[in-house]
Amino acid sequence: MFALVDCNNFYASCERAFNPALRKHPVIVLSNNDGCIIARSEEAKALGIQMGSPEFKCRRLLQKHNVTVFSSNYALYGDMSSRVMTTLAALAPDIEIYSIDEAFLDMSGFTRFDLNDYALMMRKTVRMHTGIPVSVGIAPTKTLAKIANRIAKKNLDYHGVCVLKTSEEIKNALLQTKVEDIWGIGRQWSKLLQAKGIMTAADFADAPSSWVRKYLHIVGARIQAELNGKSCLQMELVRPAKQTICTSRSFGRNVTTEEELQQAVATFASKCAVKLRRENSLASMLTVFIATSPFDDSGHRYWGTRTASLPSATQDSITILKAAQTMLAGIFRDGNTYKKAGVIVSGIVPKESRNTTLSLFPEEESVLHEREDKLMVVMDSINQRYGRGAVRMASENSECWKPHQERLSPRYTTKWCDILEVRL
DNA sequence: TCTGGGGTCCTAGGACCC
DNA sequence: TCTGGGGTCCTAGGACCC
Repeated sequence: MFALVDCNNFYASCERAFNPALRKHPVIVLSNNDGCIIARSEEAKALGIQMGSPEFKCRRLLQKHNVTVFSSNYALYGDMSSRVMTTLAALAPDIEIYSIDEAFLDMSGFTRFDLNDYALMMRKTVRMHTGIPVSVGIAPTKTLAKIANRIAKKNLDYHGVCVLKTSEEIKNALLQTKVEDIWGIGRQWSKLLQAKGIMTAADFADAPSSWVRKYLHIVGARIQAELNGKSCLQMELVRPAKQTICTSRSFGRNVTTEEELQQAVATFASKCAVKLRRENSLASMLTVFIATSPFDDSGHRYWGTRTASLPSATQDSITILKAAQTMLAGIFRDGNTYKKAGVIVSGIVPKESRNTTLSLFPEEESVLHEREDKLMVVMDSINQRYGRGAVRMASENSECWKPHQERLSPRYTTKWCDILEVRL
């Protein structure tokens, strides 16, 4: 048996945990740049505010109903997430952290427990330790656990917990789940399935498997098997190293000069290098892109991108930054109004592989690598001790392009000065 | 005026190898 | 006039997730 524990309206719940006056009150959280709505409390959902819609299009509705609006505060959400996960980890032998607000727990050893009671206890414990409400779904496969979780969340009389164990319970759950609400079935596949008359998860589970295999490929076939109780997706206890790492942002205002873009790209490149080092990985390829607004209908849209191999796999900020700057020069076009840029590192290998990769100039390279490594270790440890950005590359600068964040809440759990501010 | 950011997996097709 | 069989690697594109 698998349990899926999912935080309810996670970002909105984090904001509320430190602001009890907002209980029962509509709350939403915006994406970076205060652009789109990415989290809504139940009250906000009830007002008909749609997930993903641009804030400026709902502004009147938000004002009319006195909705409390927050910029996204990832320092807070990340820290609250790790508190939730730490609590959950103590409640089951194995945990797989699936996303910032979800985790699968291995419940296979719980045969002598009443799973419903246990799930209620988990829910209460997380609430007590963190202030975050969660829902728990338990079933014989991960896909069914997702369905159980959804049912627990939607039906108030379940008290946030749903266990699917018997074949009747499972059948019932599949009948009340629409095909587009199955985990792994997105927009395109829903359309295809509905056109075939497959409307519910029960229909999908019963569909001819050869047809599913042909049109939804191996991924769809796996989902179907999982719905029929055959577990195909196992617990992933160690997170595999990332295969690509991307840092990109939309700009808070229009950016037109190459110099401003250089500062943005430098910032993104060194952020990618930091992420690489955190993963203990090296990247061998680098992509830089710059773009004008995708909503610009004046005919001046531009999407410039370039990918290149690095001379050798690296995690060195300086090497990556220099390469990114050179590539930017190749795609910059004067006269455009840029709204977004980003850096992607790929061709990622574990750092240990450096010792086994043959080099044309092994002595020179190893001296160089040693020097780079030392410098980066020093840089990272200073930043860890004195705060992000205590030392950085001189070309990094976020003044001109930094995103809007006008309604940021305090970093209640991670920043002394913000905590003091709350007290005062 | 204002529209997010970061990932994964799979398939098909082309280029190339012997 | 006839034209095999078995591979690998890489990339682009399409689907999906949070």
